[in-house]
Amino acid sequence: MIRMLIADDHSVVRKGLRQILLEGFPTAHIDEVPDAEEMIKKIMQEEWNVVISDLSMPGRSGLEALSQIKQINAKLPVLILSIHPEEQYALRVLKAGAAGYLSKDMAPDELVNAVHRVMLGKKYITASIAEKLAAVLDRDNGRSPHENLSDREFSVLKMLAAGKSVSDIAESLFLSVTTVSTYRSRILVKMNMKNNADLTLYAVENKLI
Amino acid sequence: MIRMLIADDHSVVRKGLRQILLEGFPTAHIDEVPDAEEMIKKIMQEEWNVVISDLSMPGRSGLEALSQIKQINAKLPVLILSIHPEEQYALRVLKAGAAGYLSKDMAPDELVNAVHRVMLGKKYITASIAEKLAAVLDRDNGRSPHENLSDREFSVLKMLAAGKSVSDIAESLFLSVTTVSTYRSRILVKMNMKNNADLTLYAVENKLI
DNA sequence: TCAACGGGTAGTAAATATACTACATCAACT
DNA sequence: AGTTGATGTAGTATATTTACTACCCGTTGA
Repeated sequence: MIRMLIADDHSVVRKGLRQILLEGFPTAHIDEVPDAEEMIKKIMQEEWNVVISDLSMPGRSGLEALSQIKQINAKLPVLILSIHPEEQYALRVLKAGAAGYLSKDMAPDELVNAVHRVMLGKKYITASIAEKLAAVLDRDNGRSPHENLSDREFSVLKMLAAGKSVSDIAESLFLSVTTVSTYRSRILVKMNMKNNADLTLYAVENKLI
Repeated sequence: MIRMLIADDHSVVRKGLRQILLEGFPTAHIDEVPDAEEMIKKIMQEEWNVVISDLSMPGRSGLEALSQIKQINAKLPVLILSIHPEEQYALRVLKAGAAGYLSKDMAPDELVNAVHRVMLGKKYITASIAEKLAAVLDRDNGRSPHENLSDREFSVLKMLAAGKSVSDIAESLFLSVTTVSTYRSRILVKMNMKNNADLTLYAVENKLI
């Protein structure tokens, strides 16, 4: 019996996914969880054939959860869904060990297809994403996301993304404005972004704020 | 026969909503559309008892679509769903004539409940939202969202939200930097926001970028 | 042990953004 | 016709941010 685990914080989405999956796999056993904690718990307790997980869930980001999953069971295929069609995230997600990356705005068939493929141990990436990935990889050779920011940098990132100014942050951290500005530059470099709006977008996607 | 129209750009969400609604209203006729254009078209062509619509859809914002619906059929109850629990939007949405505002992160029963109420011509707002609304109304007496920005202001809003700097914008619109800065100030006042991050967040929610 | 590196901290100078203020149009009232 | 209010535009002076550069310290690896 095929066992599938769905993780998404929106019950509507979970229902929708279940429905689509049941149409493609009528005999599958499907279980749902609303957040990353529960997902990790289920994965530790039971055996699964595939996990379909949202990228942005409350608390831990989907990305962090993903690497935890890989520690628990490196062979378990995890399909990541995201509301963002952005390929930038696809890259990070795949690097973190996902078996595939899909926009939530996909056709139902595509999901079923993707699940089939990843259960065979293959990767699933849409052609358009693959193309963009190649381009991104070219000039952005293995950049890493917020995980390898330093603590200081990470807290500045969150404040910046929340709309605080460099001076506000300096004040609340008891640092010089220029220091905070330096952190900001390093963040921008490390995350390969251009401005605060990018950071905000990233933070929203990863539920950092 | 009860006729319900679902509008959401994600097929997964549509599936989920349909599923939930069918459990609550087994005999209902349910139709789905993926964007605001289609929604308006359907509403003009056929009779509906209730519309369940996403707030953020490609193209026109859900808010704009809502006021159009109200022009076509002022009595048709429209339930607005949003990924944001933010009450700020609830206010705008309700002012624009929605019959109710729900986070997508609700319990299925709550949706069924809400649909029941709005079909009776009543409004549906959760207690927590109602409470926040009162507080917001108090200090933010009927602020209006991006609809009443001028054309210039609106285009500047979009560019700011996309992360362009004031000077970039000035250059691409052939205006003085200070002029663009003035627009920015007016936008901030009109939308009752504090900084560019707020604008970015708003633009993401309304799929302006 | 020494060099290199990552990370925390800041200063200076230059670039940018912002707050105010101003003024001209135009549409809408009265 | 005159007043008001919204909009488009911009200047001046001030405040903030940024780009560079630099330095210290602790860890790591040769």
